[in-house]
Amino acid sequence: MTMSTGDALTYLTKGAVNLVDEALLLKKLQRAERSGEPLVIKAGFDPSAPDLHLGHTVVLRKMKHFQDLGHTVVFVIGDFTGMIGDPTGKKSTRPQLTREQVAENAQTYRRQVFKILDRETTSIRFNSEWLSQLGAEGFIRLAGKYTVARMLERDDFKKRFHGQLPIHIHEFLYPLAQAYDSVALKADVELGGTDQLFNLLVGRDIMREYGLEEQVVLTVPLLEGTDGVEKMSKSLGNYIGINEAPEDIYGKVMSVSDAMMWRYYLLTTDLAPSEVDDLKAKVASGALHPMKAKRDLAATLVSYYHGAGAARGAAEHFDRVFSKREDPEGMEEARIALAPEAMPLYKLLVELGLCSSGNEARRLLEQGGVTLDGEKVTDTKALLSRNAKACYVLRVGKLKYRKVIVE
RNA sequence: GGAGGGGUUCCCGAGUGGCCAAAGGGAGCAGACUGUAAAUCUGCCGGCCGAGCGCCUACGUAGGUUCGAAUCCUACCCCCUCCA
Repeated sequence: MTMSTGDALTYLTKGAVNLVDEALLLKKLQRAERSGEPLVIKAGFDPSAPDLHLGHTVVLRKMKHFQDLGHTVVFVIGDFTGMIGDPTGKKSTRPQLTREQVAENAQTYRRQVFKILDRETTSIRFNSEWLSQLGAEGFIRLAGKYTVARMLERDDFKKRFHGQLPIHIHEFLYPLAQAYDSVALKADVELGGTDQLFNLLVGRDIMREYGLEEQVVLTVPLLEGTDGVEKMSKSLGNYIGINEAPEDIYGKVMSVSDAMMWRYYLLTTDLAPSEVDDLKAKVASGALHPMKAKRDLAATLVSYYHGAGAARGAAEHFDRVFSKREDPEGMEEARIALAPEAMPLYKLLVELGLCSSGNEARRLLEQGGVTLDGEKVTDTKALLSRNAKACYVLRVGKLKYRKVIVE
């Protein structure tokens, strides 16, 4: 893709929250244009959570935008900084991963990031590569390049300091170590979520201290999870993983509230902000049904990560299972031996993993959440007996179903 | 080294001797409705079965007092704050 540096700037800053500073970015872009030397775009990722979800894609897609214009992207896996853990005031130290785990997680990343990034212009690096070289001495030198007062400018630290809450010394090392990544890579631009703003800015200061031209800092919004409140994260269970089955991605997107879907449109699709506004206006005026808009969103996202065919399949599955409440195709089968001749249904539900306990199974039965061949079963004492029939469709709620074959 | 505050069910957070499997909120699950796994409303939300006003496990850990303890006592572990 070729465009004027002015257009490039517009393209690259689309959807960004912070840009520090614009003039420098322009200068860098022009220089790259003249010299033919691509810019180094850096972003860091946590080594312990290698399953990418839509939240990650916001940054990844921004990285891709830079690649579209011919720049080089460095995907930094923070295996060293991961030992420190980004300060949040809560659990400040994380369990250290073994070399094997890190390598394994890296492989997982590799498999996933190229669904978004361009393989040719991406390099994957571990920050232990240069940070463990630094040693105690190097770290002291690095720490000498920053002051406590400046560190306390960080919102999180400031709050804790004034609230007389503990701040551990090693928490100060996190931003510094991350900043050193930029030094080691001679980054031109560092990308991150808005929660990373402070760390990214420290990078600029430290780079200057090391006699390098400072990086440009660009932040993108944090995407909320399917609950619409908390930011998307694996630990909160409100995420939509890009590696999940098409049906699940589709369904989860459909479970996002109407109000929230615009945010997803804006942050996770290629639509320009103005196009999203148009859609929004159409829904507001009644010209477009909100469900249609959401289904388009779901299909778009599925097609990004699994292809157009999968998107069609997921849509059909959704229609069938949720809109029409029919049994899905290709259900997982479970063969059971009825011994001696009958089995309480609630027990079967637990055995098949459809419920986690007998009480839960009974509860679901009482609440009318269990169907056998489409018939609601509400008797908690119901038995599945050995008769002529050898094949049942057992369904719990809308999401869980199993084809049961009696042997 | 000294003084004080605290550890409650997935999370937050009430509860200071029985009415506590533990208020309330969040998350989650189910049902109704619908436009969808939106919204709204309702119900559920430790485990076990003989489903009884039953049994087991649970309020940091281990003991103790008591007819009875999340609640009182003792020791220990962990977290936090302040002073030095």
